[in-house]
Amino acid sequence: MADTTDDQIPIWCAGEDWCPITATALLIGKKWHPVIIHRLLDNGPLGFNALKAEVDGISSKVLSDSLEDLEQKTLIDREIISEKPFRVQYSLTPRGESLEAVILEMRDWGQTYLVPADDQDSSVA
Amino acid sequence: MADTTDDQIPIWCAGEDWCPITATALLIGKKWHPVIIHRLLDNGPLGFNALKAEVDGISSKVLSDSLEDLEQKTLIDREIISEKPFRVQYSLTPRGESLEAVILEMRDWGQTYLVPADDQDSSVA
DNA sequence: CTGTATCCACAACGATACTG
DNA sequence: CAGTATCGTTGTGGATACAG
Repeated sequence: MADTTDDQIPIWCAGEDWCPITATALLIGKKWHPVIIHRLLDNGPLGFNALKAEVDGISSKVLSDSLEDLEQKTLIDREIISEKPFRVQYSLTPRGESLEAVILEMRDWGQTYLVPADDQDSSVA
Repeated sequence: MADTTDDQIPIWCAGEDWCPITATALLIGKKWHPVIIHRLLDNGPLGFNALKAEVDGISSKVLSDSLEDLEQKTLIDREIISEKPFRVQYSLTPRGESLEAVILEMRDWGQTYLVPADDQDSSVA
C-alpha cells in the first residue's frame, strides 16, 4: 500500500503468541477506539473538541491518549490546518477506514444482542 | 435467526452513555475473550485445560476469570459432564455463536492489515 | 482551540503455588 | 482434571487544572 505520509508502518503487532484476533481485539478493545473511528467514519475529519463532542463522555486526557495511540498505529491522521488559531484535523487513514466492516459488525451485533434496555418503551418497536 | 426464546436478557449492557459499539468493544476487547470464543467456535465444546491449551499463553487464573465473565454474559455455557473424574465442558450459547461474524471480521482484518510477520518471513522475535 | 500535567482508582494480566 | 488463592505489576480511565 502507498503510505500517505512520512510515516513508515511500525510493526506494533509483533509478538510471540501472535494471533490476529487478539491483536485486533487489543486494538479496538480500548473502549473509546472503535467509537472514535466510527465517529470519524460518520462525520469525516474533525477537530479535537468537535471529536470530543461527538464521542461524548470522554475526557481530554483520554481522547488525547487514544488519538496518540491510534496515530501511532497509523489508523488516523493528524493534520494541522491552521497555525494562528491553532487548529487540527483528525481523519482516518486508509487503514483506519478499512476497519469500517469490523466496527459496523460490532455495532450491528451490539444492537441486536445487547439490547439497549435503556429505552425499550418506544424505540425498540 | 429466530431465537426469540431468550427473553431473560441480563442487562449487563445498561449504561448512561450507551453505545452498541462501545458495549461490544468492552465485551470482546478483553484480550482473551474473542480468542476463547473463536476456539470454541472452531473446536466445539472443550474442557478447561483443553481450552487452555487451545488458547495458548493464558494462565489458569485469567482463563477462569474470563470464563466466569463470559458465562455471566451468557455467551458461553458451562456444563459438568462427569462428577467422578470431575469434568466440565464449555460451549457457546446461541448468543456466543452469533459473535462469529464479528470475530471472523476481526480475524480477517487482523490478518490483512496487521500483517503477521509470519507471512512475510520477518522474524521479529 | 488544543492539548498536557498530575493524581488517583480500579480493573486486567500474570506467575506461582496450592486444593478437591 | 478443574480450578482458587495471593500478590504484584501494568494498563486504562477519569477528574481537574493548567498551558501554548
